[in-house]
Amino acid sequence: MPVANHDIAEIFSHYAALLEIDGANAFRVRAYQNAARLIDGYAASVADMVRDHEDLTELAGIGADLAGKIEEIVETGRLAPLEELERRMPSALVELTTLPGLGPKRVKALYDALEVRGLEDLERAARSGRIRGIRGFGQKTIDKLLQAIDARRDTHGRVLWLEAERAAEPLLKRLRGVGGVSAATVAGSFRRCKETVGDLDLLVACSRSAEVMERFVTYEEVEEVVARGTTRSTVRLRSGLQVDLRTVPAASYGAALLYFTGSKAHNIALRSLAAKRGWKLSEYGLFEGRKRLAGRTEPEVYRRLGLAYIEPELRENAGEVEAAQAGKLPTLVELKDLRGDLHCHTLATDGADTLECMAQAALERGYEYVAITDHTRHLRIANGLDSRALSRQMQAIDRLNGRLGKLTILKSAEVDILEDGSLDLPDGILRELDVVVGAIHDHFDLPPDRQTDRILRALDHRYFDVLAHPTGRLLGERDGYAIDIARVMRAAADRGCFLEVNSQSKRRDLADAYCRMARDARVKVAISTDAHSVTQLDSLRLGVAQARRGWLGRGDVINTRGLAGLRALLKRR
DNA sequence: GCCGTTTTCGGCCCGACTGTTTTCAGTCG
Repeated sequence: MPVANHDIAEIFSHYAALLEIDGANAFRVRAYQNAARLIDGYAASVADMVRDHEDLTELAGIGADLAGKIEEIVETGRLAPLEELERRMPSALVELTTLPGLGPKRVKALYDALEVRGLEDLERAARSGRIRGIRGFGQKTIDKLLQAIDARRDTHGRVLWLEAERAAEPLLKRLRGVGGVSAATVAGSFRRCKETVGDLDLLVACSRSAEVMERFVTYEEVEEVVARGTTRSTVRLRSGLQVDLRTVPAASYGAALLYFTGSKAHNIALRSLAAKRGWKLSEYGLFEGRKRLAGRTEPEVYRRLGLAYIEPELRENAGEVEAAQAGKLPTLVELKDLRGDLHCHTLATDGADTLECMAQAALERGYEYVAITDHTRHLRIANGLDSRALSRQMQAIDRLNGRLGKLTILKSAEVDILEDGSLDLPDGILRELDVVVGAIHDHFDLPPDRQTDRILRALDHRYFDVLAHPTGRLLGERDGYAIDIARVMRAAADRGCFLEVNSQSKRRDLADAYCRMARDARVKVAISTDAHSVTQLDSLRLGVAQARRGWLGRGDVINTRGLAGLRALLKRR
């Protein structure tokens, strides 16, 4: 198993954090951070590139030194300078910098003065009063640190995107009700549709900021007002979620939205671009001296910088700025492009609604088709169907089809991929299905080679169409099973199979970087909900967001095709 | 540590807020 891009990225990222605490040059630190992000999101395997003697310095931000360090990591799995640094600076210090209010400088000061190495050390030192003596630490700072440690115990930082949306909506509604507010929205990683959100960044365009701030800090869910200013405030909600609010005049709204949407790296890239022309870009606008060149809307700012408009989902400084300069941005898939859903369950197994209800709901959403993909017999816990039960469901589908206007219910199943890679139902019945979706539900801990071989054998099956939740990850709960994703992609491309982009909030599986990898490998995806109830059919937008983060366009997604076009792509013609 | 159509050295994004300050460093986004 070669060293994964993610592993290299983690090492660089960790090294950057330790260097920063050590007081290294900030731009040197940034160079490692940039490299980490580049490699983490890079489609091709960097380890393969090293093996093939490709010139890594061709990559933006990778020079001779970093190229050498990448080779070292690929070849040894380690980075000697990091290990050397770790002898002086305990690794656990990095975690301390993730506490709000504690940055690299203060962590270093605590370590130097009191040998504080981790959360427990910090708490002890704070409670004992020893921190008081250190320059720069007053009682208020210490109180906030203790609070932050408590909060850390309660939440584990990030929340799923869907939970963030639930927290944001009532708050936005409240702020929109204030007089003089012309716009209110959530920016930040939420707007970029990342899988999880660390905090909410609200942006309000208004003429009377004081009133907006007052409404904000008096919201009933606010547990604590962390900071309060005239244009910017921060609160912590009872749920533990931190919310930042920034107010701007309407003339700056676009520039502010751009700025607060980030990512930070994207902002830096844009500001550098502005600086090259002698301009200055801030949240107040794009300026030449005192003259405002743009700022009211985002498209205006991009246009003035000579860039095509960049969708929020792409703003990670992962090649989108260069693509926008060259006019080579992809046209991203949109929710309205989707013509149907290829993964959902009914009461027959572990769904909550009947076949009729699910079909009716699909019809109401204007779909041309919906695939009913109940589990198969191996998944006993979900009451998986055997051939006979599935046959009965197929007959029920036959009776329903034709009575539902333009909607066609596709006969399908989420077939278990068994430990040896064979499928859980005999060919006789698989042949009768319109589409075969396959998935792994057990033996998550096979060694990478065996797990990969297991999937490859399933893809080899003559009737296999779509690999559901391809890596099996559950955000915040477990990583995906260990597989060689590049091999899986190559195999899927060879065999005319497709990968699912699972829309469930907790799955978002494929990951964004893997969506992009699929595009490069010329593997098409199905954006599906895996809905276990009628309401979950609406999670399709999360799958779309995920695909957009992975640079996918309409053509990359099989269920943007009409029914005839879809059938033409599947193995049964 | 990276980078270069003014540069191979000297730059590298910009501003708000807090707390502990006698004028500003640290943190955050």
